[in-house]
Amino acid sequence: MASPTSSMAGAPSGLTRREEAKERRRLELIEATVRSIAKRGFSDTTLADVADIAGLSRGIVNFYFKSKDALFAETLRFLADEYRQAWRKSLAKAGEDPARRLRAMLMVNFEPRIFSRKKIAVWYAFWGEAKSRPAYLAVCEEKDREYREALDACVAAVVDAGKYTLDAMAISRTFDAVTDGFWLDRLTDPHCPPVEEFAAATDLMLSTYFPRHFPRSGA
Amino acid sequence: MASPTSSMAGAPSGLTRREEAKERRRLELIEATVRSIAKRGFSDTTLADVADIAGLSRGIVNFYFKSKDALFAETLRFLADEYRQAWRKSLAKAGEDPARRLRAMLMVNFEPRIFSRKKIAVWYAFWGEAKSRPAYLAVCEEKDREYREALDACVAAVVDAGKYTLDAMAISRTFDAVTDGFWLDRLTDPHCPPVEEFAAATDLMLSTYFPRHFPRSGA
Amino acid sequence: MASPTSSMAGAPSGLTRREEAKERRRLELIEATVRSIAKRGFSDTTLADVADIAGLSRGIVNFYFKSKDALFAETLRFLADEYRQAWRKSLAKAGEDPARRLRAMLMVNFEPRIFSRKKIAVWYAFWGEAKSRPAYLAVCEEKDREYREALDACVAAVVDAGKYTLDAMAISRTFDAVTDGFWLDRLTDPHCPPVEEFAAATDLMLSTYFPRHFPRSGA
Amino acid sequence: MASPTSSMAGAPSGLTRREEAKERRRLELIEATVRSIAKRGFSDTTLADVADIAGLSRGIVNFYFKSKDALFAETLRFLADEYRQAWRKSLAKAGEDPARRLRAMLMVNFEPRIFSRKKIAVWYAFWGEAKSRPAYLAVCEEKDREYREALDACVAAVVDAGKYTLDAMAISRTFDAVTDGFWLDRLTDPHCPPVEEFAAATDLMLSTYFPRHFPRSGA
DNA sequence: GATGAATGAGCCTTCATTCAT
DNA sequence: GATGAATGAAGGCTCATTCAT
Repeated sequence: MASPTSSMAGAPSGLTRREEAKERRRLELIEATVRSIAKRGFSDTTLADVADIAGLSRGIVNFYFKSKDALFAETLRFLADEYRQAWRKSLAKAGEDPARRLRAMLMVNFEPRIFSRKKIAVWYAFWGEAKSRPAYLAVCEEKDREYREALDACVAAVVDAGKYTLDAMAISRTFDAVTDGFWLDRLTDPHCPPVEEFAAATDLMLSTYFPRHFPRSGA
Repeated sequence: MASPTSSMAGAPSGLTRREEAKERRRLELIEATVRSIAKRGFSDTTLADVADIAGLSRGIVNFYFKSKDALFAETLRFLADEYRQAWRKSLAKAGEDPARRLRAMLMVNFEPRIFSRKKIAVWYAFWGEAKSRPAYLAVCEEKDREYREALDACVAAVVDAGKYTLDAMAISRTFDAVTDGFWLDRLTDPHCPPVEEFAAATDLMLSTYFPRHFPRSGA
Repeated sequence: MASPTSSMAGAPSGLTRREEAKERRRLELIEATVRSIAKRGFSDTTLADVADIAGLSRGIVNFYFKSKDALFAETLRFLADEYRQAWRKSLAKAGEDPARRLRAMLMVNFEPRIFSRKKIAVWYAFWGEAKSRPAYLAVCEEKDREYREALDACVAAVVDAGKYTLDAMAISRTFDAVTDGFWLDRLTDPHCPPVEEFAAATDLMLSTYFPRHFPRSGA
Repeated sequence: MASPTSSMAGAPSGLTRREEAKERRRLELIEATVRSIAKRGFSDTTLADVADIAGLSRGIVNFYFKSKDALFAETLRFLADEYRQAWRKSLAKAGEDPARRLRAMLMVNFEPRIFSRKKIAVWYAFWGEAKSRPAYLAVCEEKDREYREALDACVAAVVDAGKYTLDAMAISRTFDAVTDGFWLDRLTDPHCPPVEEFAAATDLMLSTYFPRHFPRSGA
């Protein structure tokens, strides 16, 4: 899970320590929620499960969250934030080279913290419910939109730089779809190969679409 | 929904008419289940909803299905059957040409009966729950496996025929992932483009991986 | 409790019998609610209590009433209806004589079905909660208003007939208050005298205010 | 609310200041309880509400009172004490004249501190619950009994003094009932007239029962 | 075959009470 | 003294399932 943003190192003790403890508890409960959804599924996750996994008492969730639905919404938002931070960081590390930036945007989806069966299970659980719950849908859409916009820009940059005569938008949509599909493999395929194969398939795809920017590793 | 495949055309009369009526009712209830899951989501679908949508009485589902879970499992199987029939038929129509067969396997995912928001919602609802329900998982896996095996064969045939020096398995995996990802777009993207764009992106992908077998339409 | 208004004597059997049974159950539950409130008070009455008293299962109330609050509201309305019917009937029986009509309006409050400790307890329970529950308040107000209007008319008729130089409205308000106060005695006074004394005090009050119309019994 | 009767004016300092502070807090909480019951009703009043209204922390009530029930019981006792003090003081001011004393006993019920909608709401809230809670019932009964005994004496004194041939007890009961009924009007009647009309109706009642001791104001 | 009344298990939520700080 | 985090019991409500009609 993301580091709990250690709030204000040198803050005055009294209140802050309590607030820190409270924030830590909230994260514990969100973490327990992720675990429970991954284990029992969305509709079989009860607040009692969450409390048990967190090792706390039954009434605890309604003390920290307004309702079960609020807990779920915040759990989803936590995952969305984590995802956004991951690709932003990855992008920053890639520097200015268009090809490296594009690859960074795709490969982030295979980082251990992201490409975890547990978390993917939660994502799919929410996608399954999102259609009927506007609050979830909004978070999912926002996460997708932001990522897609950044991905669009990266693809366009490579297309421009390489003077490829290709529809950048169509390619961006395709790349985005591939990563979502790989997540689904990871979730449902019992013979799912190790992460390296997904990365290799992604590299193959890049070198197929943009051979001058991504020379074939084997060649 | 798929036509109710009037079970057993030339069966002995007496009982059969009853059995046919029974089968029709079952399909009505499965249809209602699809509608309800698409509308309210998996965890908010009650048997009362299903009965209401089907215009039948409350206790009816437990009369035709052993339990709620059995109804859901059969609904899932219905969708899986429909999907399998669709790609088999599409493959049959494509004849013997490897390129046409491969394209047929991909394009079936955009047929109206398959690429329907309602049904995709149900697929994702089940994927979201599958991890914790072996019965669902088994059906999903079987559907995926059969399709993947057929797709693998098609990709391999094209690779062979074209003497491409490419990893056929990786490509098949990638193609499969793309279609799943496009389904997710269809489900969650509010600005989702018309189906033609997905087909076009697929054609672009084919012509990029296998330029000699799928010449660029614009060229 | 009021007779269950045997719905439509010669109605076609089928549905009506079910509806009758349903109506009977509703009345049983309202009756049980009255008993429970009288026994344990308003805030200690649970749906489990009501179900137990009715000798039915725990989930029954939410099958017949939308919510606990709805059950309480309908219980209150039942009492209000019963009260209205009682004084209207009493008034009808009194004929045209103003004095008899006025006495009828007051004495109805001491009829066994009305002056029952159980029911008075329920009235006071609702009055105690009414201020914060508009739905209850509305019913209480309506019941009071209707009765008061009828009582006002009766007092005014006697004042007119007797050419008393008295403020009819003030007297009506006073008479109404006395009966409410007697109800409270009945509820809270452990040494509460038998109902005849309340009736006697009421007769004394009538003969004091309107000596020519209500000659002293003892004189 | 009644002034907090600064307990023990000339008590030894040390501990006493603490005790005074403690007593003040208790009164603040009782005051907050009255407000909350008047606002939300008996069954919707939580200790959190009381603490919020008092502007104190959540756990405070169980610090000053043994339990929620104890807080309620002491609140009720506070009101009962206030009421007793009011009529005793009123009686003392009335001197020796029987008629003045009787009128004082009745009119005290319309003093602003007593005839307050907020406090009447609380009285009725407790009456509504009293039947099932012996602790409340005891306080209510005691308050009623004391008042009634004093009222009985006053009525008897006037009857004696005036040689009226009337049943003093019946009249006393009637008078007591009227004031309770007027309280209920005050609580529930949305078109409730100003307090003067209640006082006027009471005066009319007195002059009707005891014309020689309470000559008609208009005459 | 079909209905819908009835059941009861299970869940979310509230809240009085306790207790470490 | 005072706070508010934490607990756990209990109640309202939903809903899958059963069964008499």
